[in-house]
Amino acid sequence: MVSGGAWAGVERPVASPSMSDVSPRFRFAPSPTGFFHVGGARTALFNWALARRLGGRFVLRIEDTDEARNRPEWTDGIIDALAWLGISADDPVFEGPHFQSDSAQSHLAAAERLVASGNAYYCAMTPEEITERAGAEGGTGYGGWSRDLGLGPGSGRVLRFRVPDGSTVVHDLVRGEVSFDNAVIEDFVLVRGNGSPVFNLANVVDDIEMGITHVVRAEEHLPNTPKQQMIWDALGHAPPVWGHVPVLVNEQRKKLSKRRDKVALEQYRDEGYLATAMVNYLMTLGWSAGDDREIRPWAEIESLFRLEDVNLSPAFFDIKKLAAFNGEYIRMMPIDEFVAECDRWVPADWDRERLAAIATHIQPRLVTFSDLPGIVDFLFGDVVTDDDSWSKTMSTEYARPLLESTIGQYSELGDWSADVLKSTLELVMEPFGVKLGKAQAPVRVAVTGRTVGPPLFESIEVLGREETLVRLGRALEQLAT
RNA sequence: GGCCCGUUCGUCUAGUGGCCUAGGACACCACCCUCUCAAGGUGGCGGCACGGGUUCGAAUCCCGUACGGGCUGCCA
Repeated sequence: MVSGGAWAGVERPVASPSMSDVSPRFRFAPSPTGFFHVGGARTALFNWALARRLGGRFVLRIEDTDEARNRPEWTDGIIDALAWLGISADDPVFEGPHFQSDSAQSHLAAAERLVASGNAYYCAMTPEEITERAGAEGGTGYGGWSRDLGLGPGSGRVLRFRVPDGSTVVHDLVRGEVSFDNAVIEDFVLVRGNGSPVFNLANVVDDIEMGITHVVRAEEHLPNTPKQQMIWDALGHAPPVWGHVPVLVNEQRKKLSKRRDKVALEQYRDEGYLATAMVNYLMTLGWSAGDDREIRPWAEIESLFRLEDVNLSPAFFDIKKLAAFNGEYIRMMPIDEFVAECDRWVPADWDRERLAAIATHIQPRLVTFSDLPGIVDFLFGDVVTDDDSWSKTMSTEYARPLLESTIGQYSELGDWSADVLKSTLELVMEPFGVKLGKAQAPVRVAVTGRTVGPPLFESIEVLGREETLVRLGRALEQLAT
């Protein structure tokens, strides 16, 4: 099933220090410049699925060469978030994290080699000078003006790549062959004026040194790819297998932005989304197994996922659908597991037995775990009565007499069980000529404070006789005033 | 502006020339079930961007147009 030309790249000679290592090496290379977002998570997951299924490795490399924006806590955030998704050093497929800043020497050494081989040259022009000259010549961007000046290194001088004539064809597993005319690619910067390597150089050198065979990343990198492929060539290595997957977009169809959009993975975790649901949902964005099933366990996804099946167009990250997946996953949890998960979402002093007793009725009603306290709080403290609920249900003629009668009957009940509580109320309501739907309303508001909630009689059973009667009595008092 | 990528229901997708009267999922609506709210069940709404080709036959292949996006940085 995996056979065929598409994966020929796996077979190609790997330009790696350890040539014995023929298994595919994938990598995920985020930069620690903000919260880890869902787009990055999906890219990581794609790589993870591939690395695991093909018996390869998943290399995590933190690209921390942007000194102005890097912060160590972002790195921790990335590692934590990946672990939450199930991508961590606990699995031997995982390798890293490596830090790009640790290999600055290699980047510079590679730069030297490029200079020596004539593939790179120094340029002393400032950005301002470039803009000015470009404007004067009626163009935009750098025109290769320092190409043949024979400049040596020096403070403030950048090192540029000498883009050769011709064209560069990128073989992409997702998009096919993409051809770029080298004439439209300007001599880009490899090393900054301050001596630090730029992304395109560092990225390629690291990939080469880490023996990376497959680069699977977001489509926004596609325009970088010809540049990077030229560097691979110039450094004497066969380029990796490329795979550019579509970006994730917001409702405006713009690439997800950390600043503008709610996309931080840890935010979803804190709101009570299950990692399993998040992972499953993310994998359906831009990919499907080709059948009508969307919900499936990771093991299955992993065995089915193929880059060739990834879509070409951007996908909207739909929180509503994520929520639906989450509800689905919550309902699929064995009850013990569900109860265990509930534990960390409610205050420590809430009675765990009580929580467990009502859990089975809560499970189908939960979309995210952060909703949990608000649904069951009436079982663990004073009732907080919702004004709208009160006025809606207590203004009826029968509310008061029905409550009175309910108190009377409930206080004499021998068997305090949901079934009996229900049938008792059914007896109580008869004289008022209302159905159970109406009759339960004032009782519900008196006991839970709201018109909506878990099944009433089960809740009352769990609440217990004493507290229930207190609450009914209190409501009656309030009605009388 | 230039280069590159893309375009199937509102959204995520199935579809690789006849199985398509375009299937599924989320959302939405209705009904059923029902102690409220959910869950569950049934049904409904809704789409191949447009125009030309190629072909006996096109959502599927080709060309063009439109629209959207990405990149165009001494960010990654």
